[in-house]
Amino acid sequence: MAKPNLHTVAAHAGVSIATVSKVVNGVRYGISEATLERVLASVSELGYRPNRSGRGLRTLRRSIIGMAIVDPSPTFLADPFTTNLVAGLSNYLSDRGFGLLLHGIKPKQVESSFLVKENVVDGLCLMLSGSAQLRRQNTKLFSTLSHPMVVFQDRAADGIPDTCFVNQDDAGGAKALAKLVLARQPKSVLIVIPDIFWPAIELRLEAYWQSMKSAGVAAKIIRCDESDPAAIAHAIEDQIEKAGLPDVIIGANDKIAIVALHSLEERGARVPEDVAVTGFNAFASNDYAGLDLTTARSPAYEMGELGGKLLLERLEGGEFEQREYTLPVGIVPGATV
Amino acid sequence: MAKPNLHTVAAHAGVSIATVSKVVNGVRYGISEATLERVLASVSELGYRPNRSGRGLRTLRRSIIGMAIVDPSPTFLADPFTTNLVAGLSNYLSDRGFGLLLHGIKPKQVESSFLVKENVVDGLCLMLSGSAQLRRQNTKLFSTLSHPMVVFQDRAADGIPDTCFVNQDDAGGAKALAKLVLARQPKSVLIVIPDIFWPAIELRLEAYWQSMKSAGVAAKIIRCDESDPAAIAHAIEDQIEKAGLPDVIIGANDKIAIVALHSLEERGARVPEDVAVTGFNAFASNDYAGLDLTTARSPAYEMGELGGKLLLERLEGGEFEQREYTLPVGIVPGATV
DNA sequence: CTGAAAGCGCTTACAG
DNA sequence: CTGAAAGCGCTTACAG
Repeated sequence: MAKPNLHTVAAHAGVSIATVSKVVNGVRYGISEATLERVLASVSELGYRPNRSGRGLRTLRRSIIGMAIVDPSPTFLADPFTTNLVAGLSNYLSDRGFGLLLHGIKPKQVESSFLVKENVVDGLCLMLSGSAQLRRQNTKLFSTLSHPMVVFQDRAADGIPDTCFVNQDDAGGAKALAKLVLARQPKSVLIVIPDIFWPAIELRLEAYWQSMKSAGVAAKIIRCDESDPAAIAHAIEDQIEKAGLPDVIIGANDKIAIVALHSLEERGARVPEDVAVTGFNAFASNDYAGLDLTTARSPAYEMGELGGKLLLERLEGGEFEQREYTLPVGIVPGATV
Repeated sequence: MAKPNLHTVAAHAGVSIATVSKVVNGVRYGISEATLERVLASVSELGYRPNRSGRGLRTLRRSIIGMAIVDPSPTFLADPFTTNLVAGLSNYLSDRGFGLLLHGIKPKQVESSFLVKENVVDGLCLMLSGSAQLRRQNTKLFSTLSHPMVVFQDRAADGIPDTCFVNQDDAGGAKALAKLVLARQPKSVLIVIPDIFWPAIELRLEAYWQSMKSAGVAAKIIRCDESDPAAIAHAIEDQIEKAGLPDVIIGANDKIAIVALHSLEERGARVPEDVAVTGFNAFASNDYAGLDLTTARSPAYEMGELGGKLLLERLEGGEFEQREYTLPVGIVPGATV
């Protein structure tokens, strides 16, 4: 038996489809009590569920937001930052009857994505990886689609209309961690960053660098392939061989910090007595590993919620009120500083 | 300027909307070369993108698959098993022009979800948490929607039409781990499971229990709140105080195994010389923690892909070919057995 | 309080 | 090779 539609229900209840439509949409004025009840009974008896394509076509609204995650890896959801952000966004939208269309796209395949080629969503969220140039290029491409857009974790740029940027305060978090570290009056600081430059990493690095500089502390920066734990360990141990144990190791993120912690343990260096260690963007699995890392907690979930809120308000109001939002990053005190 | 539609393009190219529709949909027979080029030029010049609501209404297909994750937690995406499965599903669908509508739902709010109340998707994927009874109830509810369904990680049940179950071989994985462990000829085995009974945990437990039984090895089972690392540690240490160090600790999952590893380290017990340890459902962050846990690797990504494949084939073919699929679980040898 | 009618953007069987 | 026309399921301004 085919799915019931407005006509089926109308026939069953002995009213017009207009009346059924009103009842289904909760329009309660200008409907008699008797009609209301009869229609409601038919809806329930037939198991009628409004078809969103019909409504969408009529209203030119689909109640769907697209989330494009541009990432070379097929496991584009692996990062806890991403999953928390997506969860916040999805929950915010779901609570308001909006769906989230999730789409991981390889950087080179953006143009052939159905999100780009077809008109499927009311608004778009963007999270991009890759070089600044590639990110800018893809952001531009998406912006030609004339959908309202929210871009996460990227610097606000001109020439991208109807778009709002939502970031976490990486600089602020790094500054706060630097302050904690500097209270120990270190002589030497080792900063370990990934060899791929994310804008967030750039902001953290700059904040660390400035903080160390104004405190007159010598800071050394090294890079490593953060996707490979062995490569991180190798980079750190190399540097220690060359220059000796630093007073502080600042990891650009938790992955790096955790590897540093293990390297230090193997050397028999005490943390934080001999060497203090910090990370960035805490995630819960640290707890299971028995680590009590001093780090910064990302407001990823809240960023997702905010992105959803901004997009829905934009859809209501016709324009974004602000061009950029920056959410505070909390410090997780831990026991490694 | 409003978004171009078929009429805009048709007027611009000087043809009918039927012709534009054919060109846009790649119908190449019965179209002259000259017309084809003219239409393509207009499409590109005007930046035309077909509106899916229109097509969806006409074809009664939306090219959208819903993924409902029923979970009490707002961070319903936190588990690596879930994210890998969703990534596999999403990628499979995206590559075929289908969108994935992601929806985390609290167990009590299933009925008010728009995925239930409205007709939005062509097919449904389900991942459920909670008691067997609650899961069965929600599966039933979704099955009344008369969408083809794929249910992940739940036992196939009767009375649920047009539904296919996709599972990983938890029993097989557990059996293989048990075999590894039994090669050490242990005298006593401690099995640590979560106090909430997932069907997967149940299957693993049964396989462990049977394996130990037929080998004549004494096995003790204890439960703990696996969402709290301290609670896991407490449960394990309690048991060790009471009954002494076992020869093997089998964690029902990696979280538990990792906590066990740390407890043993604090006691100065050597792994695997004094105590062997196994987990289940490996995830990559173990590598960063410097652990080399003996565990089983879940085919979560492949399960997602398979679910997408089954659903798309079902949409083509009219029915599922098989009622249930079970994907093999790989063993990660590690260094803790 | 109720319903007839127009129309959202599209596809497709059919006539020419 | 091309296009007129019907109709997918719905909402809404309007007439009664």
